[in-house]
Amino acid sequence: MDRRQRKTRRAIFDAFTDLLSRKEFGQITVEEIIRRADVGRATFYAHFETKDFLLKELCQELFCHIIDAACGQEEHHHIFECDTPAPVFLHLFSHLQKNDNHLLTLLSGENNELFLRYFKTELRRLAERQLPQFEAQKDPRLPRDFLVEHIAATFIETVRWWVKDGMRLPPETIVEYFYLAV
Amino acid sequence: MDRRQRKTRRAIFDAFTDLLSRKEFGQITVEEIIRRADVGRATFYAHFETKDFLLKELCQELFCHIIDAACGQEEHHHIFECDTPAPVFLHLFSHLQKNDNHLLTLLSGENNELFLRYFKTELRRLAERQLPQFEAQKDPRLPRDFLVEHIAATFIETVRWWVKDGMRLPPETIVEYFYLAV
DNA sequence: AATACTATTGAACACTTCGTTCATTACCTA
DNA sequence: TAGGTAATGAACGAAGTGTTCAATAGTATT
Repeated sequence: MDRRQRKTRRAIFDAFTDLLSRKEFGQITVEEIIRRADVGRATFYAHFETKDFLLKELCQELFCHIIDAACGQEEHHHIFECDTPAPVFLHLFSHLQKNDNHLLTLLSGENNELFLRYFKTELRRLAERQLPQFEAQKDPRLPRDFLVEHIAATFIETVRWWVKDGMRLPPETIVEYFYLAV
Repeated sequence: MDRRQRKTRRAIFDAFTDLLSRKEFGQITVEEIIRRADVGRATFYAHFETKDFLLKELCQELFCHIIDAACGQEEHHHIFECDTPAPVFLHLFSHLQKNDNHLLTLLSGENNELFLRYFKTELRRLAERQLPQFEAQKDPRLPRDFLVEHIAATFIETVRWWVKDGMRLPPETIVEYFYLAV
């Protein structure tokens, strides 16, 4: 990829992230984004079809990255993997709190609903992989896909609650709540 | 309230509901609403400040009504009330399925996320009232407000899953899943 | 260093939607 | 029936959208 492309892409992402931490998505205009990114109007549309696509690509980059990171670290502990999926989810909470990629900033802003929705899509894949560990604790009458949905949703809701509370509790406590609830 | 006011309000609500069952909220314009409602532009703005307020008022009307209905029926069974909150939640699922106020139509459309978000606000109040029954089954380490949030969220997620599946399963099965999950 | 290629620019474009105004008309209720 | 209130519709400025295009500047290749 051309260095110019990389630079403008970065500039747009940064400007957008910055705006998202302060304004509602619906209130942000392309005008503002390109002004802050210092990029021509035509350039913006050469990179992203619409504002919605920009959001989508940003989220993909953010959440794919954070989940891969959590899964990667898991491998160091893979002896325990069969006992409990704790490491993965604990690492997820930890990464969220560490404010990688301004995730904490974004999740604390007015648009957290928006991000959490995208986050859930990625989490569903993760829950599916970790399903065996949960199935043992839950009633077998529950359909498989219901359970996957429930795990992903409970994680999201836990994050939402954590964020609303100011993310004061340590990841270790939160992951415990998550396990007690799910 | 003047009959004329009631009539235009109704006409706008109906037109809006109709559109919501077919298009995404963001794609619906005031233009379309007033055309379908057969109401003057100025009239619309005399009733609702913006499109968002219209949505808000519609949701309030819908969900307050359905929850009150479920709670009302509960009183017939209030001998069992101390054992389990099942009647309330079962009635909620039943009302949803009965398509009162086109709720089913709306929940099956592209905007279900939108409605479920509003629905959750009302559910939180309900969960708070029903909390004692849940607290017995759950670990006491979980904070009270975390549990309330978890109950409301699990209900919403259950509905979401139900709807995505085409609402084929009977309310009795769904309420069972809800209890097993929560 | 000369070349061909490709990205960026910025202004201008037509188009859509928004929310407001206001004089006129129609309707309601007491 | 009289006085008050709601609805009307056309017109308005403001703001945003997504596109076009010729000119410019940066990159990669040889």
